[in-house]
Amino acid sequence: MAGVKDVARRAGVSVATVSRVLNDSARVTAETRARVLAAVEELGYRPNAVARSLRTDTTRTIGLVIGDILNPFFTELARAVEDEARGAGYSVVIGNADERAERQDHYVRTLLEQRVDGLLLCPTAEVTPLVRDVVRDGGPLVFLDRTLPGLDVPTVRADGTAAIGELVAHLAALGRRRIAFVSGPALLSTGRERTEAFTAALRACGLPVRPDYVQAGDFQAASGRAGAARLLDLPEPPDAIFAGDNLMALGALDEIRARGLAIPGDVALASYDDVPWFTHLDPPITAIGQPVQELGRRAVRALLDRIDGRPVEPVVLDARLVVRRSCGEPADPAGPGAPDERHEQGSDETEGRRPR
Amino acid sequence: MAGVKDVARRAGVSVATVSRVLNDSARVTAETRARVLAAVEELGYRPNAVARSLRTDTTRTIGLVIGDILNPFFTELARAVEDEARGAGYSVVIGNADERAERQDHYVRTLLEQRVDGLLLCPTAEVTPLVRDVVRDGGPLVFLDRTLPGLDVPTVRADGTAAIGELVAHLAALGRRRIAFVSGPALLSTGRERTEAFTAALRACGLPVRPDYVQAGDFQAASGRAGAARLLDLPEPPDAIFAGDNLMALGALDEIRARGLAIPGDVALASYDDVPWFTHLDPPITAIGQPVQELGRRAVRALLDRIDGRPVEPVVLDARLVVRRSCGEPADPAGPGAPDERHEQGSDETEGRRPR
DNA sequence: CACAGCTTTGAAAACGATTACACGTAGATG
DNA sequence: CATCTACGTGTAATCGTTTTCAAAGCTGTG
Repeated sequence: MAGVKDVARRAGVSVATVSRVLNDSARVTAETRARVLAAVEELGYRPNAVARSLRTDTTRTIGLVIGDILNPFFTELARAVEDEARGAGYSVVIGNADERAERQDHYVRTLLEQRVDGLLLCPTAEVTPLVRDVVRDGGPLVFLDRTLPGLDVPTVRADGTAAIGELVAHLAALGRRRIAFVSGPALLSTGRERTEAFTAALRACGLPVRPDYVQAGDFQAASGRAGAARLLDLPEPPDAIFAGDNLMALGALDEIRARGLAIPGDVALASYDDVPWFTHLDPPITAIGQPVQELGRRAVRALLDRIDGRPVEPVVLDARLVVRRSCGEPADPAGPGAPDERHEQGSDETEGRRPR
Repeated sequence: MAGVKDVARRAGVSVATVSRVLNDSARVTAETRARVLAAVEELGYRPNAVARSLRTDTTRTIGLVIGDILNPFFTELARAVEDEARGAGYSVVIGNADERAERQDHYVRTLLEQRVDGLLLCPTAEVTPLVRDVVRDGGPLVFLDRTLPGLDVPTVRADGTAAIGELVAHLAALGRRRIAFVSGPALLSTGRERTEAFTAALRACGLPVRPDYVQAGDFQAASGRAGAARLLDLPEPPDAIFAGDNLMALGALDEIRARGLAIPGDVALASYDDVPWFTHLDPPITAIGQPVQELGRRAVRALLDRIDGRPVEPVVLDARLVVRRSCGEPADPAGPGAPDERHEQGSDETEGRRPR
């Protein structure tokens, strides 16, 4: 493969000049510049980013380690991060931790060895020694969506506390009294936060907090189904189930359907995380939507700030309740099938769902 | 950051020896090996993959350029590719072309500059000059899911012809006579193939091929909705709609619902591509599932074969009809809500939906 | 004891770019 | 005319590894 040397020879100049043209750094005569560019064209020269990175100690690349690539929340997040980074001239290398600390560490290690300029991490439960090391060494690191306790790392996340309060109030207003929650893992900051917000919301509405109405799941569909089953098997089953993420909501939905129960007739269903196809379910699912695009954008900006040595503040955005029909009251006066916008859609979306 | 030199000094050996230990290449005394490893540990040494790649001219990295990261088909594909590649000691860098040739080229270029060892490409419609160049230069390239005409590149894909035949026969057997299709872009090999299979299947069933029953879409939800609208506005509207991919099926579903039509009562609905939540819709959608995991795996293997200079054959797997209830006949004797396996689930899946 | 054969180790040359520094030339200035 | 300045360009060092080649150390044998 042609190198800068070949280009130089062909253009009758030195490698330094070629490099200067390619990075339009110093002044170069219009004429030599043209000659060099012609040579580049003729040889089909493609700069070797590996060599460049070695010399400049910069890769124009950031790493993104997400929790689970099959979870639409993370997919959308990845997409947003990617868009923003590309805009700033950075590539993104995605690692899928699959919610396993060991695999998360595999990617963190690989990305560090590849010398990414910065790292966006949605940390899994445990604080692994590796992550601790990275934090200690002060590499440009930003947590996204989730935090880890006791580590001083800037975090970009959404706070659902208010929205969960609204949701519980919404349910209570519709006459639901036995509201249950299928929680995420207590080890995850997002899991904890949602559970705490839920119990606080119950108290705020004057509803009793029953431990058996909080079933632990792991953010995966199967655990949502199992949690719902345990709830519905109780001597006094709930009249509303709130799932801690979209996958568990799906699981709960399956269990409710399998028992031939009607939504929202027999039991209301709501979900944390709003995903595109919730509007297509029958009934459409009431959900708490996070400003995913904005999260991705802000995370990238925060990371670039850290990379460039600018100070960075933590970012906390608000999640928002999106009322649909799975909790009872028809919220959409236009009737079924009318376009139902998700949180953020059409608001500050620069390129929504691709008009093409 | 500590380098191999620092490790060498600390261990009292030369850099060559350190390298040997780290790559356990030649023989090294157990004692010196231990000393080196200790030094590595103490210094928290992390090898610089950039330098290593420069020297060895190998990055242990493959590129994957997919059509649309928000399309669950591609997400699942990415996941499968990633798993297989990791197993073989390779990292995957994903690029999201967003179905735009210009963005596809951006990633192809970037990945080549980063000197990936091989490239997995789901090509967008046009044959861009860049792609032509890459093919000419003979870089390790494998097409995935889609082909480009006139280019001699090994391809790994699924063929839905037989399954589409089955689907049309299934519809015909249920008494549907006016079967319509919302097609993908004719520029994409997958779009063309499905349309051709559809008309062939109609003929095979002795049904008329009406041009107005084939509406062109672009694999995005909005076009599916528009296509369905045009179909339902016909003087003689169809009694079955088959959508060319999962996103357009979603659009069609919306349009049908918006008109207050019953599925399958008034109109049957089927989709090419099976996605996890089709089973959660009411009614569950009959779909043609591709062996996505297997596609990903085979693509990686084919690419590694090319990289290692082994000969590689094109791979064509069969898509499979998954009958559910959106076309009429209750296909699932266990009744609603019973576990409904997707194509490939539990078959040769090595790690299905993560038992955790 | 000398020497061959084997193992373990080190010195130095790559890999392909960027960039500090020096050099030559031309026009401007005293 | 001598000198200065500014500009365009080239030479060579450098980034952190891997790897070739040779040297040094050891063992065993004739």
